[in-house]
Amino acid sequence: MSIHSFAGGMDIGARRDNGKHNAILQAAIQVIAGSGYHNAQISRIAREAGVADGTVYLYFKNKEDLLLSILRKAIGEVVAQLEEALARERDAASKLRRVVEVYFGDLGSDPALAMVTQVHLRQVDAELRRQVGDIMKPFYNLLDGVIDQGVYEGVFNRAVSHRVARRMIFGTMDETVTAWVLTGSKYDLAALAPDIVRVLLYGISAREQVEEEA
Amino acid sequence: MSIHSFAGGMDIGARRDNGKHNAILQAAIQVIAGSGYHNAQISRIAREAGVADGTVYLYFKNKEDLLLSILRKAIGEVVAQLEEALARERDAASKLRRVVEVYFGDLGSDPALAMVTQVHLRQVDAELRRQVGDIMKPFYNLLDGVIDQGVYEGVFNRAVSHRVARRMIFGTMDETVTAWVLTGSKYDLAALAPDIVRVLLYGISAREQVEEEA
Amino acid sequence: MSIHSFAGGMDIGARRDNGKHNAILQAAIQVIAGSGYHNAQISRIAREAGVADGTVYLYFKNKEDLLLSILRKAIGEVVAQLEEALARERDAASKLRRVVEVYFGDLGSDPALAMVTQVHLRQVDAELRRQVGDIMKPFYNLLDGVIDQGVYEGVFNRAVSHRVARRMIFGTMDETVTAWVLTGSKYDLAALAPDIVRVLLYGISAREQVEEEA
Amino acid sequence: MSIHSFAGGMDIGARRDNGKHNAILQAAIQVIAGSGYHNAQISRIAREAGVADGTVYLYFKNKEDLLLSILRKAIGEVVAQLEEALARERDAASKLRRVVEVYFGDLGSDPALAMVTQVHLRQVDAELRRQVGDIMKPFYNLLDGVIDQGVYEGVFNRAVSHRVARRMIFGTMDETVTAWVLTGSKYDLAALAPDIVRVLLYGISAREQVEEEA
DNA sequence: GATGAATGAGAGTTCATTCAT
DNA sequence: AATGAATGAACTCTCATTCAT
Repeated sequence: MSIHSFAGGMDIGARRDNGKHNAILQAAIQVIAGSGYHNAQISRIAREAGVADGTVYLYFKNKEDLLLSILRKAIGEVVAQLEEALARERDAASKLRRVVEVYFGDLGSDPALAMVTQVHLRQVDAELRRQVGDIMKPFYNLLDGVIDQGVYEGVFNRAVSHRVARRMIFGTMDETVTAWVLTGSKYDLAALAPDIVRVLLYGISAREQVEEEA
Repeated sequence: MSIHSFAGGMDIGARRDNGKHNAILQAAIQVIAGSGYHNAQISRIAREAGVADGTVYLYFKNKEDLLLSILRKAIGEVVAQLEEALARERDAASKLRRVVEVYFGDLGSDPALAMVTQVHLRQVDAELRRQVGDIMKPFYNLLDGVIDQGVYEGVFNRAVSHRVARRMIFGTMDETVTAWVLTGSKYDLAALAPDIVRVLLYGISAREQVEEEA
Repeated sequence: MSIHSFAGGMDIGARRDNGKHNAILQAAIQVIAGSGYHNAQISRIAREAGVADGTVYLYFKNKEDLLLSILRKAIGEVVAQLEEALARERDAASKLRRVVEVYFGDLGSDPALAMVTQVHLRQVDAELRRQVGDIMKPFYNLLDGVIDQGVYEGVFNRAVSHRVARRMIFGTMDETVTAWVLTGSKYDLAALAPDIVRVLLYGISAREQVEEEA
Repeated sequence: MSIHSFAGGMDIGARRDNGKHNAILQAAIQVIAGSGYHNAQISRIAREAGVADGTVYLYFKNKEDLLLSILRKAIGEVVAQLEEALARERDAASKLRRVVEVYFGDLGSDPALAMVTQVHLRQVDAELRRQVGDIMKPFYNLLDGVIDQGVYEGVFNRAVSHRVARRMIFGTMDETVTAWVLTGSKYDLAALAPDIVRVLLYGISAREQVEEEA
């Protein structure tokens, strides 16, 4: 997931910036990825970004805001890419495939970011978790749209509730990315996409798969 | 999930116990469930358990060990119950069904424990996470055994790799339990088991369509 | 003002103590007297008292509570001594004389304490000032009692309002002690008492004084 | 107390000014009066004055100098007015009356300024306090002059030392103004002047009684 | 075994001041 | 003269852990 100048964090008005906002964000991703949210001192993030401690607070309200900005940026970009990619696909199955591909592609290209979103972002308390939920909502909505379409088209089983479908899809992707990042992100995450999509669509049972292949 | 005297935690030699080990473990589950790992002070756990602060350290090496003991106990009991339950089932599909039922049944009957394992246990650092992996291993092995058998029996698709299958199964269960606990554990978790099993086996695609393709 | 074990500060229950409460209080008076409230670090107070930083928080809720405890103790002792001393005097003029004598005597025997109450205690913000007012109330009430009696006896001029009388008495004593402490507490404060009392009673005018002396 | 362009603060050589010096001084009085010296950030004072943070340092050496400039200005104007007013009075008693009237009149017409000089100015450390003393000296000298004259004229009691007289006068005025400002400056401060003057001259004793003793 | 008073390291955040523009 | 982005020193309070009793 490439990092362009992104308007996350607090509103900075007409600040000189000089790329400091992004530098701090990148430094935070690296430091948090390496040692976790609770062990990532602001002073280390500042040093890594090449700015003074106080400068961090010119661009982010506090440490929590810095963490949320990372997620906002990451999810924002995934959602933006997905919206573009899904617009080019017709049927729901293809769209589901694209969801997995984009999600794996983005996180798979930035292991440090994946480490933060998959692992360290969970290390937060109730209040923060609520805000994380808000940020994730557009992504969930997008997923729900695909499921809706699939059921409407008749390619997704209407007997499977939204709730269950969404949890299987998100749970499987999440677990796959987390396992990948925790084992050192050594293999190509995106390459797993086809297998994951197939299992989401047909499950692990041999029956239909076999018949399909027949 | 009933709590027997469980030999988790550090090795305390010939200890009298008096149920204090369990009292502390239970108190820790309640306190951590209520306010998170990082806000659960040892002094509050001790007070809740009716012992002095120092006494906690007679039964657990440190706070980290206390947290791991909770997971060890929970997973240990799930695995024990599963081993017993699976022994009574013949085919792999039935065994998979039992896995989901037992997992949901256990965590579903102890929301505080579920809160700790699903949410707060994630709030730990790298070193701790490695140990969490070790504790989960027996559970993963058990899951792998079921998958093996299913493939051998021909009911599970041999084209689906172990890795992918295990991640779908665990990821879906995990996401389902987490969503349940984070929304206040208001509905019956165990009641979701049949739907979850069906989606694990057949995915979200419409069977009819697949059969049409046959 | 001698310092006995005084139950100021937070309620400590059945603590071992070992004089730590008083040691910290004394250290705080010395350190604050020397460098002011805002420059008195807890760590320096702790070092001076021979305890660890954290120990301060076993005996006082926070730095503010520590400051208020000093005032509570000082005013508490002044009031206690005054109640005893005034009980032995009959007429209002004698009582007024005792007030000045005790006030000057107490603060005059502990310059560091005087420095804290007269100078540094003023370095606080609105919320704290309100609490300071509450603590001073018993002293003000005592003063009012003397004025009441004087007016009733006919020795104090009923044309002088309570408000004005109290402010003259307290303002004059306060300014005298402050000037004494700020000039290095070199002379005997208590020795000024007779002159101060005379001026409080008869003012600076020569007229009555002259007639009285006539 | 009307505010003329006053040459307080650091020496800025040939400065253009544009009224910024005064604007900053006024802003500082307002901000400090509202939230105290330690809570009055330079950035807030600058914003209130409509200048940039850095501009403050073109007119004042530092925050301390800004605070002292406020006092210098206030006392300077009081002294100037007093010199003028006292020149028109003949006897010492009338002069004392004018001192109280002018002091109460000036501070009574500018509660924010009174708040700063009476309350927040006390929140400073030793070094600063010494300078405050220097600034107050002309005012004290003026007071001493009046006392001298009164003693010489025979209307002030020569048995009352300068030190005691000055402290009573200043302490009483100070306490009166402070109480007025801390209770919200709701009543007319200047109206208290006659009562205060009477008490300064004749004390709180009942004149009749004194005369009886005569 | 049990206690709980004492310890002390550790970090987020503010804000007066500077200086390049 | 004026700006305001950047600096970085400074400090209170918490809490896991220890150990004398």
